[in-house]
Amino acid sequence: MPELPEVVTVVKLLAPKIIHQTIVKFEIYYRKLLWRNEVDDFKQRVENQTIQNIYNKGKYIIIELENDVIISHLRMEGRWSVEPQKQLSYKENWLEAQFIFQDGNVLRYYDSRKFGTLEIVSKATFLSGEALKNVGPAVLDPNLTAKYLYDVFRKNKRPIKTVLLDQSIIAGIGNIYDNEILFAAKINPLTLANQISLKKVENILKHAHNIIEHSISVGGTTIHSFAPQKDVIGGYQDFLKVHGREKQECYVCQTKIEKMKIQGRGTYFCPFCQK
DNA sequence: ATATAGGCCTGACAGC
DNA sequence: TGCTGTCAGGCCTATA
Repeated sequence: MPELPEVVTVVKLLAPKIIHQTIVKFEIYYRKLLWRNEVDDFKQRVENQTIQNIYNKGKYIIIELENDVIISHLRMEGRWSVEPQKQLSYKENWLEAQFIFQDGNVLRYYDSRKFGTLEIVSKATFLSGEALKNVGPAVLDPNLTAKYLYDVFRKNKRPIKTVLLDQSIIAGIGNIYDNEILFAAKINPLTLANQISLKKVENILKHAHNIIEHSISVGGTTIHSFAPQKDVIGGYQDFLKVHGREKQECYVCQTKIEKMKIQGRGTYFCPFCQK
């Protein structure tokens, strides 16, 4: 599911429901959700802690407790939900973990594909940067300048499509927005990163900002399954220009949109607009 | 150091 | 109605 706009949407919806809530009990139903922590350790560290804040860095969701920080990644299908104990928003066999609050509501994590991960680290470790050391500046981070990107691209011989997906260079772009950004910037996805001029990098960044901001403003993109919460969907799927539009006409030049695989990812582009 | 393939999982959908 | 194969918003690891 989620790329930056979807993660931001989830965080916005979750924030008022979980900040200042105290976790009285933690229960887990899918051991591998905690890929780096022991269950007992995780449980002991979250119980009786109050949630202080929630925000995101790229596609990662950061939930701050008093002493520790929970790092959540939804991967393809992860979903968070705050709900009454007796009411499950999604299928019971998707439920992987739950945090029971003092007020009786429950913060639940569901994942139909079981790809998502949860990790807890101390605040000191988190502040050291160790936990997210492979996560670069986020798309909308003011530190992400065209000059920085240009310098990274110059040393990179991979296709631009692949480089934009590299979270250590830019955090937050996934396959959908990668396709959309390259279409907007009129750049062929196979173009090698080191062949792109500074002017074109500026253009890519400008379109990345526009597209990501627009998508955030309408609550992200819902295709396949993304839902920020039960019965709520995003709105950006109505604005997609190439993603998922194989064999349909380009809105700009009427050429048929094509699909190819780059590094195993479905890549949609207009062969005329993106030469 | 870098590029690719495989793996993690399930659900939806197309084609037979 | 199945059954089989393919594909899917991501990322990590092992191998070449």
